[in-house]
Amino acid sequence: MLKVKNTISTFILNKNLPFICTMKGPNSYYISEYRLPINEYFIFGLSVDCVIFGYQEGEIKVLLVQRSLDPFKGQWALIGDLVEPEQNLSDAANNVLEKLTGLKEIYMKQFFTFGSVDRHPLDRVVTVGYYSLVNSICYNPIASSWAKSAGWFNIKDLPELAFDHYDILLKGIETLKNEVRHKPTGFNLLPSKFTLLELQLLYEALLGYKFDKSNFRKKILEMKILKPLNETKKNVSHRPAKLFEFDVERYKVLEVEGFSFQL
Amino acid sequence: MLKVKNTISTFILNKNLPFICTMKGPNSYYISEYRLPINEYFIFGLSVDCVIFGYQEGEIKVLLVQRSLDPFKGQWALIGDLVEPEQNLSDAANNVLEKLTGLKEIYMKQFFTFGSVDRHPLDRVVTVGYYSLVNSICYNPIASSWAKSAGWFNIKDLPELAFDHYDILLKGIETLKNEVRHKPTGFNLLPSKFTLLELQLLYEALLGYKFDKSNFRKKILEMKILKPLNETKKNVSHRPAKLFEFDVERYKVLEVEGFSFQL
DNA sequence: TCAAAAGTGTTCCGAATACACCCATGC
DNA sequence: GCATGGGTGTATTCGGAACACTTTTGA
Repeated sequence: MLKVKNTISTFILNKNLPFICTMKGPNSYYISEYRLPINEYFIFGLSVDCVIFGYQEGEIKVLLVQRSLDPFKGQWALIGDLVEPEQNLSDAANNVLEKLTGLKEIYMKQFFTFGSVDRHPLDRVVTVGYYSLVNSICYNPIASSWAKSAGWFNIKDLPELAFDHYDILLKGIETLKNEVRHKPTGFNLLPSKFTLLELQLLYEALLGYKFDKSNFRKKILEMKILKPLNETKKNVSHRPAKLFEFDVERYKVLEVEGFSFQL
Repeated sequence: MLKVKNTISTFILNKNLPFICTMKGPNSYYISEYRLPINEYFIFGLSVDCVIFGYQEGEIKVLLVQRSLDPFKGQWALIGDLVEPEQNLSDAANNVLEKLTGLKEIYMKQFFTFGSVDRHPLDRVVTVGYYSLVNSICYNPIASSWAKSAGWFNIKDLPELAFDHYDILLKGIETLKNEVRHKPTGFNLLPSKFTLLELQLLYEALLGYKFDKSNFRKKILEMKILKPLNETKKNVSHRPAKLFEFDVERYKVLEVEGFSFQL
């Protein structure tokens, strides 16, 4: 008799009894070595999928990959991967991002878990959706073994996507739009030094409406969460704009004091 | 040779080769009948946990159960259950709620998925957190086979909880507080007919600060999402208050027109 | 000198705040 | 009558919207 310990169950293999394992029973999460017909055994696949947002030329973009394997071979999809047995969900998501882009320590947020029985054509796979915000200017996609190619797509002009990735993407966009109005996380889409107009244009792209220049400046500067730098934009054919940095420390202090970001 | 189809993998049992299954390989989600050492095989447990919110005597309460089984036997915990192989996540959550309370078609919201490797002492169990808002006045807890007893606890005075349920609960409360300011879902905690003061007191309990009576009324009535009824409170030793109902249809229309609830 | 964007100032309006006051009911 | 909560009115303040204007740079 051969005993196998895995992460949720204990299996016993035996020539006579095909399968005995701990599993969910009628009265308990765990019944020790409950015998069951082999075809009643079930497991789930667990994966993470990442919506990677970027900002280029005034447009919000998302990074997609072309699948190199079935199912949906050749189609565009979000990048994702199965979660390892000893891996936390956020680590799995970070790994996916790093493998594809080479970027570490990027802002990431879990936004929803998708688990429809039929969302995967082959099996039951539950996937946890994360989105990340990258300053895509300093990013060079790495040819991954999973995918033929990767590319940035304007969120207003998306190709057909594999699985239920379109739904995942929509939910991610919705959550991002909501988050960005109440938390200063949208800044992650800009380079660390930016001008006020750049910030304004970013927010206009994110939220889908225009701000008055004067009022936007007034409001954001009054928050005192931007650190003015002694630098300006170079080589522009007009008055060069001052550069600013997001002041994380200051924001943390203000947050504790009860300040809440709002745009 | 015995072939077993389950939800994510195909297993082949064989006297010589202990285990062959499809699983994640270096280049793909799915490699057919990839041979691997038996102890490298892994699966996850997937569950849902429900934070059931109620409102009684001006306090926000949460429904907890006392575990009747190990691990954490005897300790208070959120109510939850493993997800069935052919069951959607939201259905699993609704079933859990119905089994415990007998209530159907209750407002529910998925708020976060908890998947730390060590969150469960026995195995790897990933759990999807849902919260529901019930009008607890018309609720009578059903003795469940899982739990010795159930009880409502003020969210400001919680017992020690099993697993990471305290973290789950905190995240649920945080998400609820945030949601309730931007969507009129908090109404689900009240009976269908309520007075303006009852609504105000609910919001004060939810958000943790006071409103000015006059201003609160003005604001909520100007939204035109409450339907005034030709009824009043009975048997009160003061001027009886008018009863109102939340006007779902009206809200839907306003929402499409761009109205956004804000308190 | 002109184009283009940076950056400032000012008026106007509506919404939020604070607070005062009257109303209906049971005891 | 009076305690209690229901319900209304109003003056003041504050922040946002709209818009006009000046400044600084490169070409």
